[in-house]
Amino acid sequence: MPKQTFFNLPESKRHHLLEAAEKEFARAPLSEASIANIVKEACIARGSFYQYFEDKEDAYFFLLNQQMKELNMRFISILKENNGDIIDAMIEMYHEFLIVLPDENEHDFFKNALLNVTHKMENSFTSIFEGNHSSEHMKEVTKLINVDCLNISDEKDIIYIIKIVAAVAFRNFVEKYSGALSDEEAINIFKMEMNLLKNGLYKKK
Amino acid sequence: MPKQTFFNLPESKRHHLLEAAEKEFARAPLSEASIANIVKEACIARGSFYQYFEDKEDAYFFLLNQQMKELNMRFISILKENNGDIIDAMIEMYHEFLIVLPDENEHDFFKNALLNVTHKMENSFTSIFEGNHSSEHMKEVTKLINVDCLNISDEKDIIYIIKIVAAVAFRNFVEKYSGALSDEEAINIFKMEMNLLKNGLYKKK
DNA sequence: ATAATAAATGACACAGTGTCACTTGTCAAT
DNA sequence: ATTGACAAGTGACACTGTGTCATTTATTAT
Repeated sequence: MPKQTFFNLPESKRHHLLEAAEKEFARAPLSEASIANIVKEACIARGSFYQYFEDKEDAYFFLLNQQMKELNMRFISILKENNGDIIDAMIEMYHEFLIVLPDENEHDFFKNALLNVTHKMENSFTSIFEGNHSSEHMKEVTKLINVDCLNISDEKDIIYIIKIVAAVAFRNFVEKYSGALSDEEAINIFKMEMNLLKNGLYKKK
Repeated sequence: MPKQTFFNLPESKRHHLLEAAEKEFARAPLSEASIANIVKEACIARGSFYQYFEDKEDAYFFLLNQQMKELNMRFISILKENNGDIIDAMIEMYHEFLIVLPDENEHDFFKNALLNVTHKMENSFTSIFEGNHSSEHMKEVTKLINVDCLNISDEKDIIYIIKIVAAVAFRNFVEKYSGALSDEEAINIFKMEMNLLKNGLYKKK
């Protein structure tokens, strides 16, 4: 987590600094991003950066988690619109992410994140479901999911469904960003895979 | 790819060098591994390393792909034993990977790989299915898979099934290595998720 | 024996990180 | 208004690690 000093910063300066960081992380993947570029862009001294953050990763994951928090909120409202159908909601989310994502910087930022995935990042991504990781919030989300049509006997098994859907959605994002897939192709493939998940990979006897 | 010089090396020296590299990559994740440690362990000059490899990544992915080639062969034979049932085969593979993986260094090497995943690595992992990436070899693998029980109309859609199974299996590996799951728990969870994939996440109407 | 080609070497220039002693700013108490 | 105490800001610096290159050493062909 960023240090207290960072949170004491006046709103405008903090915002400016985060923008500079996002720009750098959009330019290059985490390992190639440099603190020098961030402080230059933000017009602060190198030492100041270390007043605010532990290191590069600290700034990076703060930024990533912040973005994810927004996506998480969006996912919740999409889930409501789809009456708790987790797969239909995921399809819509996927669509929205590809088509209506506005900011160029933000786009590149996610692209770099997806193409250079560490475990921490994957955790951050799947937190679309988990909110701020508090199990309290998690419960709230799972409550939204319509469990009647799910193929589980115990309600707590819903976690496995979520994980499966997240894993497959995640991989689709990565493929879309790394390959030469058009948006339309990507979405069609995604829908197909989601349907396979719904109905099962194996034929019903 | 490693340079020609590397392949010209006498077998023993090449082997020694690769062992030194594996040891270093088992000690630390890719970004923290250092060439200095590799050349020290292998007793060669720093410059020599650059005669053999482009850079650190070059050595790393050569090693990773080599390991994956072995796993791929193993998966094919497991698939045969399971009469082309891709999910049962995957369960057995998962089990074997967790339980019968022998070498300590190899174990740590995979652990680091899984916890610090780049897109290239994920590609390398899912190549369990794809062999040496030639579509020729890929066809051979898909031919092994028993397609009769699969929930697809066109045989070429088998690729989506494979990707889904791989994505979910992959995530299970990562979780096992990053979390505090026992082998038994991990395998039980994995089986449960694989069954959900077989039968579908949604109830049959 | 000699030339020519390939391999090996380690000193070095360069780039980036994290630290620290020091300077500057802020604000409450007098 | 002045002082003192604490928070924030600074950039030079030591350190670590990378990739290069001129030079040396080994190997092979003639």
